Amino acid sequence: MIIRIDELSDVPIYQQIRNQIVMGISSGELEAGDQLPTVRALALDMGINTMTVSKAYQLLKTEGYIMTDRKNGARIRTEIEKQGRISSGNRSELKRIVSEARISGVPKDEIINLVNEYYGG
Amino acid sequence: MIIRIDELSDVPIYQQIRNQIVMGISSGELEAGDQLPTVRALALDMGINTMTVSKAYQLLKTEGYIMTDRKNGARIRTEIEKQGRISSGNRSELKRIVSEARISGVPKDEIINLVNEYYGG
DNA sequence: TCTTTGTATTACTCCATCTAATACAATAAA
DNA sequence: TTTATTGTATTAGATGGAGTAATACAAAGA
Repeated sequence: MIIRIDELSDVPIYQQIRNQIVMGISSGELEAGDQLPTVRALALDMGINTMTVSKAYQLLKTEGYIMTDRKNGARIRTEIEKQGRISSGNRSELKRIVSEARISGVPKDEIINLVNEYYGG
Repeated sequence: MIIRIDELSDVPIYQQIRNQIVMGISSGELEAGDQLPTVRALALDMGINTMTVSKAYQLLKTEGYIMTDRKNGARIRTEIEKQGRISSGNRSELKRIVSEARISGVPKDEIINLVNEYYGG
């Protein structure tokens, strides 16, 4: 899986890595049991520090998306906990995004089409 | 209009103010020409610094949502520019939110219902 | 003249992010 | 056993954004 970092973004690097892996899981590009690159390999590949990648992996581990095992590296978890609900933070963000889109004249259907595209199925 | 700040949020205060005003415009709670509280009044009311509120107003002004006039204060703009498209940053955020919801087992319809609710109409 | 408006300026503290250099424990491979 | 590779902990430093604080300014209404 290819991970791209936007240097201009104000989103922290470790967060960008985390987000792309989460989106990879959602899209099916990453499946349960899949091996992730080592922290050193990914850091070298992206020209960033080892600890930055480690921080992304720690976050993913805390959230239950991956499991790390010394010497086995990091892999996508087989049983990812399903809360079944959208976090309050994501609700706020969604409301903000929809509001901005509405004000700038984006039709509702266009937003819903995006949701369908990103959700898949 | 009541503005509430979440102390625990990692979203900057000036950004939270900006977001709530934007959402107020979208929902219709704030209409074109409406007067916003003065920077000093809002700062005093929320127990924060004057410059923090000013920073929020500057951001809203730059984005074209409000207009500020010395001695007249800040008001919602009458003609807000309609780009007609969703910014790339908001697209990325939307994709992340939808992905996280999907993984945690939230049905697609539930997301779409939220979009309908936030968009209105 | 006095007051109120947004805003500019300067200085300071605080904290998150990122980098850097090491080191450690665990484990597969040689 | 030895070696190499894994994630991770530690410590230190640099950088920048966020927020506060005190002050001052220009504009305009009362």
